[in-house]
Amino acid sequence: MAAENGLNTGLLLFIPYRALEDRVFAALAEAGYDDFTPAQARVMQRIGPHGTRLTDLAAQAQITKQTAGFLVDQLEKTGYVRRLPDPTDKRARLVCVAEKAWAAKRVADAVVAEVEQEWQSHLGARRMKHLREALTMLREITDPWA
Amino acid sequence: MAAENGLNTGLLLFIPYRALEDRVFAALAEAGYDDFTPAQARVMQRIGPHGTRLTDLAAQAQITKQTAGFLVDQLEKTGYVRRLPDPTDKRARLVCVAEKAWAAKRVADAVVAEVEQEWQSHLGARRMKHLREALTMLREITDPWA
DNA sequence: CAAATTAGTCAGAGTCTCTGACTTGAGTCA
DNA sequence: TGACTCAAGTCAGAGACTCTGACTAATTTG
Repeated sequence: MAAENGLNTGLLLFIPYRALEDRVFAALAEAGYDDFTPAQARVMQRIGPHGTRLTDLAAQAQITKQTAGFLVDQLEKTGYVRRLPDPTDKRARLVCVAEKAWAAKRVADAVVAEVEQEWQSHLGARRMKHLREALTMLREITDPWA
Repeated sequence: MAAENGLNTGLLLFIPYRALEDRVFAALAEAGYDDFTPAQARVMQRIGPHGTRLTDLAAQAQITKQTAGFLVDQLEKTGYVRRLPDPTDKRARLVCVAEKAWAAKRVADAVVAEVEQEWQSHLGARRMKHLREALTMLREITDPWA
């Protein structure tokens, strides 16, 4: 399929992903949030509104819990997240988003919206809507977490 | 946009990308091609049919030429690529795909086709076609190389 | 309650990536 | 032609990310 018809689908997905991530990252750095890394951001992004356990974070991001722990340690040191005891399980702690991270998220969301707007201008509203729909459907069979 | 309407578009792109890469990688390992890494594969994928210069490879993969050199060194040691002198420029060498890599590519292509078939079954042919079209259009404004 | 499972940490290693400094060859222009 | 500038690639060093294996402590299960 890819052979007759342009680029490898993997690359086709990766290219805009990468472009979006770069834009967001650059905007965050410019806004002063330059003390975290893409890997940290990818973990932080998965933290739920009421906190998420390290093990769940690791599963969602598809990394080991050791790696997740390593990244969360750094996020904690720089003040983006806190670890609170999980009231339902004394072994566990909930990783929670701190205020500094909410502020960064507002910046990031604004850039994402801006980029999505650019994409929509290029594709047209209809195609953009279909793109998101198709990707959302694809998630049903490709997201090991969902 | 993303806020009202499901997941962040970046994640939406990344999830199927990751799923596809994992599938290809697992199939290659099973077929005996277990002596290279994802990072090496991402570089190897960009080598043109007549060879590509290290600097171009680096630019396309969006990594530094030092990193590209590091990865190509390893691919050369394991026999996936060769470096040939560039007849048009004595400073440069062309990184070329070796037979071992062509064989691996045949395996990889088969898996990509299989996965794309699964995706098409899930989405329907029409939606799949539109998805690829939209992504191809998006490349026009997101691929720093194209 | 004993056994098995789950949450998380510690230690160590390998891989990927970068910045900075450098060598060699190519292109430019007076 | 000769000096200058630019491009291709390498070397050295460091930081960041990720993994496997082994471990402790709390929870769940039979």
